[in-house]
Parts: sequence; structure tokens; C-alpha cells
Amino acid sequence: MALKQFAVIYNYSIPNALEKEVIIRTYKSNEYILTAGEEIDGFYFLVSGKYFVSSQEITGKELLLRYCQMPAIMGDIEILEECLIQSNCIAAEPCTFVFIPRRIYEMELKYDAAFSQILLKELAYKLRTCTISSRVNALSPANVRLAAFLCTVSSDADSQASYISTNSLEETAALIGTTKRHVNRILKQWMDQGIVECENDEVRILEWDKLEEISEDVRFK
Amino acid sequence: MALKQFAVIYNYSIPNALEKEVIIRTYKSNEYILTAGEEIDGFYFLVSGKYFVSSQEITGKELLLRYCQMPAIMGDIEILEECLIQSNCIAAEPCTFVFIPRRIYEMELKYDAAFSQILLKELAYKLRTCTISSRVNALSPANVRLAAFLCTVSSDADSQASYISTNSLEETAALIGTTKRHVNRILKQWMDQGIVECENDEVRILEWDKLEEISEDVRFK
DNA sequence: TTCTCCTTGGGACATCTGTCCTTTTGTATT
DNA sequence: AATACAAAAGGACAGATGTCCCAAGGAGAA
Repeated sequence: MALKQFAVIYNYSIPNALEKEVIIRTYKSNEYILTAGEEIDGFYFLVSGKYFVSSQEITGKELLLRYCQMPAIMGDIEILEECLIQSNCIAAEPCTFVFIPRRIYEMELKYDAAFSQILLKELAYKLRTCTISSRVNALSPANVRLAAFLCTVSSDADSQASYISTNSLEETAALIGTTKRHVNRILKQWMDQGIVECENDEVRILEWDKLEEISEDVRFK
Repeated sequence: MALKQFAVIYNYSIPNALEKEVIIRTYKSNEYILTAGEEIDGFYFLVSGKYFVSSQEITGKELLLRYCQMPAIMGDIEILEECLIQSNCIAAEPCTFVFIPRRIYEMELKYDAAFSQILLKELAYKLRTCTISSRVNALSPANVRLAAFLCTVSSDADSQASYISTNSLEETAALIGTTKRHVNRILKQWMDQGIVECENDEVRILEWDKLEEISEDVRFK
């Protein structure tokens, strides 16, 4: 049951008295979980699946703010800052959340030190990574960002998988704050130099050292 | 005394038993308070003055991440994420901090719900604003960012002060993620159009509505 | 005052990057 | 297989932006 997973993932057991207040919520791929500008209704703790956070300017342009895997929490900013939902959250795979209504937090969990610790860790993590990507996006040109992105992702992945597939190049582009057109341009150049090979949305890196060099030691984490 | 101010500003009284552990730290203008890459030693609660947070890429480029006024806390990310100091923090004016050693937090305050609430609010605020500036910097061209910056700052300032003086244009440029050269270029253009007047580092806005229009409703908060 | 040095502003250029549009490729339907 | 349609790739152009460098102005020293 999801509550068991929740306890393991977040290293926290919901007080028995509150268990009946907690709800499980599930979403299909591509379904909107939260919509910017609406009211938040509680905390969402991811217990399975992945989602991404994306923000849209009034101009219609989009920036992918982050990909989220467990552990990941939604609603923290909004409840703590008492503001409307800041960004769109969209399921990248089928997702399951443990949902804790806002009211329960305000009345009970707000004074629960262990619960606060979970939120603190989550917020600190988000802030650290947000700061990094903000800095990187602002200071490095797109080819450096792309190289840095590939290096970052690959160092995460199970050892030396040479294929890096984000869900799509389009998403990669949005994540590093540029357009697909431009990502293509950069990849083309790298292909001409024999640094990578491309096929559909897959990029195979042939010369890691070259890529590392291009990335100028910039990393997304 | 600083501890009194602390209690008022942060709406929290340090437990009597811990008072003797708390230290007051002061810094002169332009003095480094924290240096990126070093070890953090505790929480710093600002009780007077202003400082700014700036990050430097390996390339030597700089991005001003934020200006901080009370209430503002340093060390939160580092202690919660158990990592090295992430950014440089530099006094913009003489600054006074209430300093709480890391050890005291780990042993005592970590389990103090009221103290956790302070940290949560601070982190949520930082994350919200960091996300906004990340988005704005990535998606809007520099002239829009500059207009948005001026509009944001002025709406903060005591009503209708037409003079907006950041500490310098150079800093303004770093804050919106561009160079002074480019800021000059934009200001020149606006001067030609009669939207602003400039003198040294002061910018006087003549036509607010034009500026609002340029800013495309983008704001930094 | 005059000279020198330093700071600031702005010109010129190269590059980066987004937009638009054409071409190509792939896929499904008849 | 031929056609039509949709998606992806890439060319061309314009605008945005950073870098380099020179000229003008200002402050201080002789």
C-alpha cells in the first residue's frame, strides 16, 4: 500500500490519528497535476512515477524547471508562502502521490519536528539545484549547457550507458533554456567533429573527453 | 541588543539555555561574509544591514543571485543539504548577524518546531524568488528584464521615488544576467526615446507607462 | 595650468540564438 | 505502389548580446 512506501521513502510515519485524512492520488502520463495560478489544496508526496515542473511566461514561452523523481514534494512553496500555485506540474509517467490536505498540516503537522525536517530537506534541495541551474543558464552559452547537461545526466545514470535519452530533444532544449532548433544545430556541429552520433532522439557520445572539455566543468548538480 | 532585535524580526526567542551559545557577528561594507566552497559553521540571521549573494562560474563570470534585507538567513542550504557554501555573500552595507553554531542546531534547534518554521518560510521564499528570476532570465530578452527590474524595484521603494539607484549599474547588470555594456546600450535607446534620463549611476524614469509596456508584465517577485 | 592616469561610455565586430520557412523524411491511407 | 499528410531537420536571416578597443572626460599630481 502507498502509505507503506511513503513511510520508507520519506522515512516518516504519519501519526495514526491522521491516517484516515490522507488520500492517494494518481495521474496518467501527461496529465496536469497542478496548474499555475490555481489554489493549492495540500502537500503531494510522490511515491511512484516521475513528473516535471514547467513554467510558462505570459509570452507563451516555456521553461522546464526540473524533472522530479522520488523523493519529491509538491505544494511546499505554496503552502508555506501562502501563494497560488507557481508552476505547472505534469506527469511524465503514471504517478502516485500521498496527498495530505492543507488543513491537516496547519492543524497538526506544522508542529511536528520530523515532518518539518522532511520539508526542510526538500526545500533546501530544490533551492540548491534551482540556484545552480539559474546560474548555469545565465552564464554559459547553449553548447556548454548542453554538454554540461549530458555530462550531468550520464554521471547519474547506471554507470556508462552511452545512450542518453531524455524523453525527447525538445524537452532537453526546454530544460537548458533554449530551442530544439538550436540543440539540433549544436548536435550537428558535434557530429561533424565526430564527438557524438545521433539517431532519432538518442544521442550517443563517442568522445567523452571532448564533451567534458566543452562543458567547462559546469554541472547541473 | 541584537538578540532583542532578532526576537522581533524573526518572531522567535532563543531558549534561555542556548543564549550563551549565540554570537553576534558584524561585517563592514564589501566584506566577504561567506565564501563559496568553504565549510559552513552555522546559521546567520541578519538583524541589520544588507548583503548580496553572488555566484561565480569557473569562467570568472558572475551572476548576482539576490539582494538580501531583513529577514534573511544564510547557511540554511548548506546545513540542511550538508554541503559546502554555495555562493559568495558580501556585505552591501555594514551588517550585523545573530550567529547560531551548527552544533547547537544539530543538538537542540533541529527539534524545535518554531525554529523549523522560520527556516521553512525563509527557504520557501528564496525558492519562490529564485524560480521566478530563473524563469525571467531564461525567457525574456535583456531590455524586458531591465524594465521589469526597474518596475519591480520601484514598486518596492517608498512610493514614487523616481530615482532608482541600485548600488551601481554594474550590479544591476549582473543581477539581470547581462553586462554593463548592454545595459548602457538599452538605456541609451530609452534616452533617445525620452523614456528615461540618466546621470552617473542614477536613472530617472520619465515615462512609467512606456516602461511598464516594455516589461511585458514580467516582475521579479 | 598642464600632464598623466584611470574610469566610463560607446563604436565596431563577431557570435550566439530565435524565428520563419523550405526541404526532407517517415507514416498511413487508398 | 502511389499519394497525401504530418513530423523532423536544416537553411537563411535578423536581432540580441558579448568582447575588444578607442576616445572622451575627470581627478589628482607636479
